[in-house]
Amino acid sequence: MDLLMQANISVGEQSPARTFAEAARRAQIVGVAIKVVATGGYPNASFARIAKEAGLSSTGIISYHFAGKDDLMREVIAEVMRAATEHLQPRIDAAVGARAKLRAYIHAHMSFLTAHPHHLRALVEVVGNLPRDTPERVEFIAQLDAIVGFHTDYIREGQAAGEFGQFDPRVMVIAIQGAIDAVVLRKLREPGLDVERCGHELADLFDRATRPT
Amino acid sequence: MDLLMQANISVGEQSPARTFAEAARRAQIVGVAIKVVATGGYPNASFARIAKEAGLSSTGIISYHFAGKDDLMREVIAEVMRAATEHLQPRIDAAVGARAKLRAYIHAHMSFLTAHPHHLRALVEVVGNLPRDTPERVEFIAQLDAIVGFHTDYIREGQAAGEFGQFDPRVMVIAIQGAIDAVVLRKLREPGLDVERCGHELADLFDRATRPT
Amino acid sequence: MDLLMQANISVGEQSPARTFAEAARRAQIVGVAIKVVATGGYPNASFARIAKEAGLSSTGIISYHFAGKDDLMREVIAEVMRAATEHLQPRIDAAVGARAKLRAYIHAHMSFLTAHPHHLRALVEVVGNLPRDTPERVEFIAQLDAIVGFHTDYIREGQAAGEFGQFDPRVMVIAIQGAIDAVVLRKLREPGLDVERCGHELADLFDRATRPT
Amino acid sequence: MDLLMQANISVGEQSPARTFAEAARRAQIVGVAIKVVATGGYPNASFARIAKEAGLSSTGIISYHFAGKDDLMREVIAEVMRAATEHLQPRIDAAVGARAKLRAYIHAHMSFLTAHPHHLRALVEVVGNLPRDTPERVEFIAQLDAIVGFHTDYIREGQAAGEFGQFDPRVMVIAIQGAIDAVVLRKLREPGLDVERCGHELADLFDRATRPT
DNA sequence: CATGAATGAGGCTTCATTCAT
DNA sequence: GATGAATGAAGCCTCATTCAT
Repeated sequence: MDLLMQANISVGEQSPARTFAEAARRAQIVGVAIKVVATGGYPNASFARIAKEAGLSSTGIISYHFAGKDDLMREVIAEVMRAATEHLQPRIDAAVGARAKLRAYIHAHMSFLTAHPHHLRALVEVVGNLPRDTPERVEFIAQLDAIVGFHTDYIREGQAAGEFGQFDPRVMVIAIQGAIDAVVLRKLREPGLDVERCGHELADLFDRATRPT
Repeated sequence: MDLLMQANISVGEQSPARTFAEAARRAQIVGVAIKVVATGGYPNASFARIAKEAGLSSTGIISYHFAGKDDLMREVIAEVMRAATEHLQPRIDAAVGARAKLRAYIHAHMSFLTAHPHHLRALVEVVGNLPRDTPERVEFIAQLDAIVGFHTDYIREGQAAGEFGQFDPRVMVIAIQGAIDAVVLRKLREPGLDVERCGHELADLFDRATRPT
Repeated sequence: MDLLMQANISVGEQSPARTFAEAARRAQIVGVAIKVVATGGYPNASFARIAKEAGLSSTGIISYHFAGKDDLMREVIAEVMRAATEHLQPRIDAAVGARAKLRAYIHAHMSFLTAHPHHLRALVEVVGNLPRDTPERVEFIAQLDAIVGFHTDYIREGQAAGEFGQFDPRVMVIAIQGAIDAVVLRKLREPGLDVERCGHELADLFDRATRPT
Repeated sequence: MDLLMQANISVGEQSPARTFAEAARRAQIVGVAIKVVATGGYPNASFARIAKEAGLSSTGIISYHFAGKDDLMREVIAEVMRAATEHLQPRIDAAVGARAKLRAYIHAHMSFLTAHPHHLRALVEVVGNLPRDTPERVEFIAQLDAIVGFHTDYIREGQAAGEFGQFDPRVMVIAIQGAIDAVVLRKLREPGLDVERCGHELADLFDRATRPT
């Protein structure tokens, strides 16, 4: 079971073959971009700011490595997705049973938030500010929906198996993801927030909410 | 009981005395700004776009009526807050008991979303993109936290009265608000979403999650 | 008979209503652009250069008055066309008979070159560097061809009337226009060139070349 | 008799000794540059575009082989001149008498246009966009004028011999070259143009125009 | 020889804001 | 009070060029 990969997430085409040095530069720029977007917001994430934060002498070098701002932001999304999958996958796989997997899903998000404090926030920023009416946006939204759909199916199976009660799986997924995102946002402006405790509380919360009657 | 007003929400200074015509112009511009921000995203909400959408011939008039973009966005927040309070307050007041009030809170948000499709989305956009490290932002964040605090207290009272089970009220509030915001965002890109049904589902969801053991 | 207007030359849509001041600014900028393009070549005709030459403080003002570089260059073409028509038309109309009109056509171009030294050169530059594969270019080329076609018909009539000998009117028109353009280019880098004498020579030249056998 | 070489055409310094491989590279790049300039116009003929068209992986290699863009464009001119001389010379030499040579000159240009569709267009583009006020430009213009002067002398001899009528040889040369260039430009945007027929028409045209009275 | 990463200047455009009218 | 022309900064991007590898 692969929450993200099975939902067929792949942002953009496969990266063409690159030298090691170029890949490193790209990764560096993407990393800085994630940080800048997460902490400064999408509108303030200009090439100039990213270059300064990365210690680059000009914005030209970013344009040299990326086809444009869209391309860079696509890579930001891809990197977050990649890191999220890498982090979430084994933790969810290790859990046995639908209920345990649901708890693991929430806990994994919380530990991911601790491990990569900027990633999820950057994702929300970038996705929320994708230029409208572009094929990229449409495609990406479809992919996000695919995740929701995958998650929905997985809950529905749990319902069929009697592990979960009766409720609309789709709204449940939206609520779970919304609650997680809310913790992400709050953590940003309240660094002292104990995300692990939040994870336990959320896990308990949705455990009760999904319990069979 | 006033969810927002008692949290001492007041954005910016008190409005100075204005003529009726000026107040009308400001209200018109604020209204258009809400729509533009909600549909086009914060980064695209330039004065030029707002002026065009409002049928104004130049951006100068916006600068004339507002001290700056910050001022306009502060007014956007204030207007959304005002409208939200006006909508939510009577509905919550009409409910009897903590559990009923929680359900009413969720349902009221959903009906508010239907009544003012752009307001909540605009709020999320503006708040998420407020310029960092400004006194306005700090103040506003404090006010939002006051809402959470108010809501937390109110749930805590419900717990003391035995209406709710044992859980961290703060995380519960975050989760509720996050779930509501998630529906707001989803409604934006999926206009056919039945928010009323979502409201019922969410109300049931959090009803189960808060039930005494 | 109207060499240009009857060929249905109209570049872009009708200009929308403008204030007097704006029209003056636009005319000023177009005039400077013509001069800069003519003397510096199209690639060097940047907004910065035009602004400096016009005594404007920034390039922003050009973008304020014109939708973009394409728009400005369209106006350059339109202005040259307008001035050329205004200059050529009465001189050609005043001539009686096909042979006299042909001479008048050539002479009128030469005196236009003296009256507006930059116009024709700017036209050649702009037309030669129009971005490829755009509807504007296609449309404009079609219009230029319409002029050639109009001119061709007019020579053909002269042939039918026995005023001209037998030759391909189309190639003749191309040759006449090419010879005129060559004088235009040469005048640019050889300011002392006596264009009036060139006009007489060209008129005699094509008079002999078109004479009935 | 050498129309071009006797006019002392030599663009830039003598080429320093080069290896065979380097000469081949330079020739390849110059060839691609001619094509790019001819089809895309001078302003679009960036190193990046030339490199892409040539299948080179970076623009660095162009800078490596040429001192700069000016140098490359000088080589473009030189190559066109070389090819033109090679094509025109034997054809003009083969003609006997001033009138025949004039016809041959025109015909040779037309067949050159067919043999090397991009060369003449590239020449017009590059020459028209040479950076102003540089010694190279001054020198090159002087060389072009030398061609005109050479041609003028040659016509004057024909006039003295009674083969041509009385007219200003200089304007005649300008007109002939202008007519030829006009066909070059027209061929570019009207690929179906029959240049051979144009050649015959032009030859007849200028034959009549230069006939003794 | 060739590569390709890096640079800094300059391109067009949009932005929020000011100010004379 | 309203207008719209003007400003200067900043946005992204492409350019020719350099240089370490």
